[in-house]
Amino acid sequence: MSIPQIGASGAAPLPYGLSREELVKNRRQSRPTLIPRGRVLFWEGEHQPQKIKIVEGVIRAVRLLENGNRQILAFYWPGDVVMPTRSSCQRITAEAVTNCRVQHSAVSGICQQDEPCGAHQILSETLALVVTMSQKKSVARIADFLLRIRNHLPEDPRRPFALLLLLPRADIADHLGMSLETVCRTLAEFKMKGLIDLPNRKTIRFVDLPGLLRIAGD
Amino acid sequence: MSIPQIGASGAAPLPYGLSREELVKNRRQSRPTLIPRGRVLFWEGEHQPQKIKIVEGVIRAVRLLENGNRQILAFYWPGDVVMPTRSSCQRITAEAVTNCRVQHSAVSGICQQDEPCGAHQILSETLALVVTMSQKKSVARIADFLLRIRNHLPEDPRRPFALLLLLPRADIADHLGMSLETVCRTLAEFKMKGLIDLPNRKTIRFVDLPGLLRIAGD
DNA sequence: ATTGGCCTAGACCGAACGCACTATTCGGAA
DNA sequence: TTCCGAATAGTGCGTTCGGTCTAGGCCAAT
Repeated sequence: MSIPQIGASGAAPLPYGLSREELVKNRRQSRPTLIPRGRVLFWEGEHQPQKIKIVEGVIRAVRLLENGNRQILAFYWPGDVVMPTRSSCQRITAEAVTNCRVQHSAVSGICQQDEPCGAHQILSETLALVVTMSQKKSVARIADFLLRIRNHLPEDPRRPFALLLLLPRADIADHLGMSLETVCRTLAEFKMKGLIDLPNRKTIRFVDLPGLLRIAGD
Repeated sequence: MSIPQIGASGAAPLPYGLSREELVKNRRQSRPTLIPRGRVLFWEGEHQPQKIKIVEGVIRAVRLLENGNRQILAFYWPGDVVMPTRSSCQRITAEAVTNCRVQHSAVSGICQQDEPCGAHQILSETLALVVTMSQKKSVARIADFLLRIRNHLPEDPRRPFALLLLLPRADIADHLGMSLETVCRTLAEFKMKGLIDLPNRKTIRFVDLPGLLRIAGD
């Protein structure tokens, strides 16, 4: 779900011509900010002039719907950088899935040659999502998703070889376009088949990667 | 499915510094080109430096998959302008659904402030698609789709109040993420309920717009 | 200990798929 | 034009997937 290839490097080079005030402000902003779980970083349609680097935690890019439902378009993980977009093109809301530490920093401009804007970032995710949703059954979707988030999950300090599954089931469901129950059922099925282990709700251990890969293939 | 608000105006202002040869070439390119049904305008990953204005016919933006399946992300209609993108970000293939007349013309640059690039264009479509696919049942999806394409369909010269449905059933299915059979069945159901009339395969008459709207609502 | 959020499980049921087959239309050749 | 084969469209039927509903369990925070 992440876009490691886009702007995943460190802070932006400072644009020339900033006043001292701006430089100070910039420096201050480059210190990590704490975001509590559930807090909105920016709203759909709102201008978000800076890029946001995630140091710790998970952010979700979400589309809120009239009927109260939502579609989660992407998750952003530590190391990912959420790029800004023109407000007229800001089509997503960003919320903290967990408590987060993030770094805001300035960009030299919206959508430069070397720094594609948030639209490219979210497009990449969304295209993959459309294809997955229209082509794969829910079992394959979940297997695929688990494999994709695997590299981003932190280790469980208390259980060797186990990872902390930071996302609640509802978020997985709202991302993959299925019901919470289907997510549960499928995870239980995977556990039964020995593909994964779920010592508890928040912990996952990947047991049979090739098996998952095969299921994810279709 | 179209993006009338983006760059739907005429030809681009000519960039300065073109040689006479280039000017001539440019002028020639601004004459309509004929594209036969099924022909590819540009491939995924291929750099497409010019914008393409559709004069007549329908273009589909498609993502080809390994297994031979495809996902149609958007249709472009007369008056729409397909904007270029950096080749690294060119994530779609464009094909002619019907015979087409198009006009190529230069743009001053990729993704300017006043001319968002193709990424924004396709993102807008794709976001709507994801939401539709994950939230609505197939009946609602088709009703919604019919209403959306209605304004773009040309009139049937032989039947009053009837429009030419230029898209084959398979294209509708591959766009909305359902099987060809479901499209057929649903259209038949709409006809039976008096929502639309289908004098023949290629012709549609919208009979009960409020009814369709209600179904599309969900 | 109690509450509330989140997760699990099973029963039930309708929507959509896939297959098999038929019908219609299109487009090129005679 | 007329014919024919291929492509496209339509339909009936059984099956399976996944949503909804319900009831209950686990666990952390109060």
